[in-house]
Amino acid sequence: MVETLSDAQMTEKKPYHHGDLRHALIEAAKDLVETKGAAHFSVAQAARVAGVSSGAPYRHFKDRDEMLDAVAKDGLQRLAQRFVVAADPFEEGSVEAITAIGIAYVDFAKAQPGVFRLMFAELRSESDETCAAGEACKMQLLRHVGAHLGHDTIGDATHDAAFPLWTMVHGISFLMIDGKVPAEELDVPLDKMLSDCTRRLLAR
Amino acid sequence: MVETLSDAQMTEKKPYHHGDLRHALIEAAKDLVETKGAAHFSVAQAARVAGVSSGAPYRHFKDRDEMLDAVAKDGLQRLAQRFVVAADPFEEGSVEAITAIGIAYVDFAKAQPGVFRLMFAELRSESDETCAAGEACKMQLLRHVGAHLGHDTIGDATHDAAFPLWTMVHGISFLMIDGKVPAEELDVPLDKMLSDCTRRLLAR
DNA sequence: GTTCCATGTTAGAACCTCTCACATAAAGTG
DNA sequence: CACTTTATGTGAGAGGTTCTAACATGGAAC
Repeated sequence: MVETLSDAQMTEKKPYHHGDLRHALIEAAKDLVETKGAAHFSVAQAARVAGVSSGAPYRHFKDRDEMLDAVAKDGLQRLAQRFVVAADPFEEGSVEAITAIGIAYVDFAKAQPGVFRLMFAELRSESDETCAAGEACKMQLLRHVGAHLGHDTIGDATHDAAFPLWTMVHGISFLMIDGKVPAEELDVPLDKMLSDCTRRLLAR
Repeated sequence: MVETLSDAQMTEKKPYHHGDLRHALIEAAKDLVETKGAAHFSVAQAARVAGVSSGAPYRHFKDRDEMLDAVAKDGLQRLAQRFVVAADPFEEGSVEAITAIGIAYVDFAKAQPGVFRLMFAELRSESDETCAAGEACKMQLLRHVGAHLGHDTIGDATHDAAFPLWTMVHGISFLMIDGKVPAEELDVPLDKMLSDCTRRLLAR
């Protein structure tokens, strides 16, 4: 996954210029964050994985934090895409659609806990683009909750209703990946729990 | 807060031995984690704040992670204490008592977000003692929820009922300290929201 | 009073972040 | 097409960091 080369570089020779180093570095950083955690991630190691010198990354990222920010942004964009796929089979605003988004959220956390932590907790001073990617995720939930409530615009009532739902899956995700709750005892009925809680919290 | 000296050291002279360096280092680390975040915390800086050489901390902590672990453990113990104080005025197992614990949880997160993140997200491979401190917090919630349900022992039903409540306040806490939700719009009615959600999630 | 040893200090190896001067190749320009 | 400009990579290096090791100190135990 890391050593993806564009066709131009498939000629066996390692050229002076990488071709798509920024992308390669993000992929390398993603893997490192996942395996070692953001705290033990180093720019130098990402550069080694990508096969470039330790100074090269600084042509693409201002500093270490900006590199991690890029990984977070990538993760948030992938999460938004998963939301679309998850909710697609269900009717807009249905409890099923909203629950599906919640399950996608928790599934992402379980599949990539390192990146998930980075996305939602370990990153201070994130960039505008990363904030926007997060907002895009939030918007999808708000759209469905708004539709559920029968509102045609997203106002305070929608926010108020969506907030407990979000905190719910957010909390579940963190508690699970941090091992604060034994996963075996609720891994199977997780979807049932989510759907049950969603109904309770949305009830008038 | 950091430069607390024991009476033995009040004699103006800086002695070769600190007296309670371990404690002083934890206090210094707590402040640094809070102001700069765990990611940008350094053992060397904590040593400077405590007024000792950069090698001294390693007499008390195996490595940087163990030092951060100590800060997390301290935080969890203080959180448990806050739970006691918060729930004390209310009847055991009452919705008020359970809500008070939730509010104490969120308040701690808002007051010390850096340490809170460390306690619940940024720490991999925490020590047994730190786990135990976390369990002590959890136990208080379980005790009240068990009493609420009228159970005399804490079993699966208690766990199942407590889990959504915990995820709730856990999620709220993280979303708030990460600025994912505008604090002004729910800071005041937070206690009402918590109590409302608690009732909904505990309803049969 | 002497010894022991927990807890300091200093020096240093290995690593990391980030910068700067320089190298290279791709893209624009006349 | 030659020529310059610009983006992107290299290498060396300053300064900070983690952690170790040999040495220093002084309170506690004998």
